[in-house]
Amino acid sequence: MMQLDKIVGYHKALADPTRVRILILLADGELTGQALAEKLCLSPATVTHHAAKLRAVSLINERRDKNAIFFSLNMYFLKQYAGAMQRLFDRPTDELKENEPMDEKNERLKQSVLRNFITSEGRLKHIPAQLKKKRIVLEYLAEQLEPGRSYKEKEINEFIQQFHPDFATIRREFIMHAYLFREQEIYERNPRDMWEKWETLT
Amino acid sequence: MMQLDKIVGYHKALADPTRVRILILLADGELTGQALAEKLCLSPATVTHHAAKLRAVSLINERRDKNAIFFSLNMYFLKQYAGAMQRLFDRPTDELKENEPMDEKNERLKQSVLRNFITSEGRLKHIPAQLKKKRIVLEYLAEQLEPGRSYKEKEINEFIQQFHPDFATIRREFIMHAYLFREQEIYERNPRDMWEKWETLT
DNA sequence: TATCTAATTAGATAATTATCTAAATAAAGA
DNA sequence: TCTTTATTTAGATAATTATCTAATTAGATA
Repeated sequence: MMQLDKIVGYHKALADPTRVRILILLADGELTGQALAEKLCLSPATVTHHAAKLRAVSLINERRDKNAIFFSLNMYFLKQYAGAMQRLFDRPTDELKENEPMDEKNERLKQSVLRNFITSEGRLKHIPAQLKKKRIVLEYLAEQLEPGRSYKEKEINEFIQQFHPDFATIRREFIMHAYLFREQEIYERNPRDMWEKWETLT
Repeated sequence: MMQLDKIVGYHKALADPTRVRILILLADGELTGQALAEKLCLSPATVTHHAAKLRAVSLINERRDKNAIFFSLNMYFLKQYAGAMQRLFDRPTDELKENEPMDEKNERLKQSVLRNFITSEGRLKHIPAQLKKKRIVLEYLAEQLEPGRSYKEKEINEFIQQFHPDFATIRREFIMHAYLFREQEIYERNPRDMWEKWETLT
């Protein structure tokens, strides 16, 4: 029942008009609790209440300046959640349906791409131009990062250089294709699927 | 307050573990109310209650057969909602922050990209490699599809060929970047925003 | 230290809602 | 028409929760 709670928790956070309005306001830039309370015509206590719920699912960040706290939208998690939802119910009917089972087909493509682009020493020859193949390679590399761990930019560069000298390009590809997430100066591996499949939990 | 209610309503529908479990069960195929009640260890009345909420936001369909009603997942709306959420908060604050107002900057980039990649006859020279530019081009093309209309694959191919001969690649890019949505054999343009901008409603 | 401002916590209230049981419909089949 | 099966409606209850006021904590400044 693990991931179920996560899914429900996220939707609960957005299942209240006041909280959605807070996110809408924050989309234009950070605001203090005070400012939010005014704009929403609510007491500061109520804002705190909602902030706690949004924070619990990582939809907002906050920073302190003097004795005011500035809240800001965490776009990253919002997109993660929404993207995960889009994929959640993707079942058999995934890409174009072929005669052959899709999983096998993808698996064979994956193996073939990795054989072609990774040397026997485990280094990357170059990034595939074709998006599907590029994704396979990026995912393969990203899987070798520890999930949940934060990396400094320097560490990410070193990690990538194990595979290829052009760390700048590959780092950018990681970000663009959402295998890596950057917040401030810190990088983190993106969970492959924010809430995984549910075979075990219906 | 129009779209706010819609956003909140959708999230409320998914903000309950029982309802999410119903969707999960339905992802494997349609089920009767009875069958759902059994699998969830709930009374039929409770299933009816939840079905009403899911139906209200179009997340399920139903059909009658004899005196049983079969519920099924409406994947289309689920993806629509999730896709709309992903884009909802895309605002000025997009990529790196600059000194200059973002709207102007984006607008100029957009114009420049379109000038560079679209010929005077309105055809596409090639798809930009850089993600940001690619998005601009894909969005520009997608905007020329009628929102809400369903297209057969053949029609999509013909549409794309107005701009570029390699319809297969571009069609795939459309899907991958969520400008186009595919259900079975039918394609549809993704609404730019299922719930539009909120200028009027904060 | 005393004071000011902003945020949080505690506690109370009112509204919402998930669930049940029991009664009512609806459609099929005897 | 009577019975059976599936769903819905009505009504009740218990849990959750959005909001407020009042009191407290945290940090900054005089």
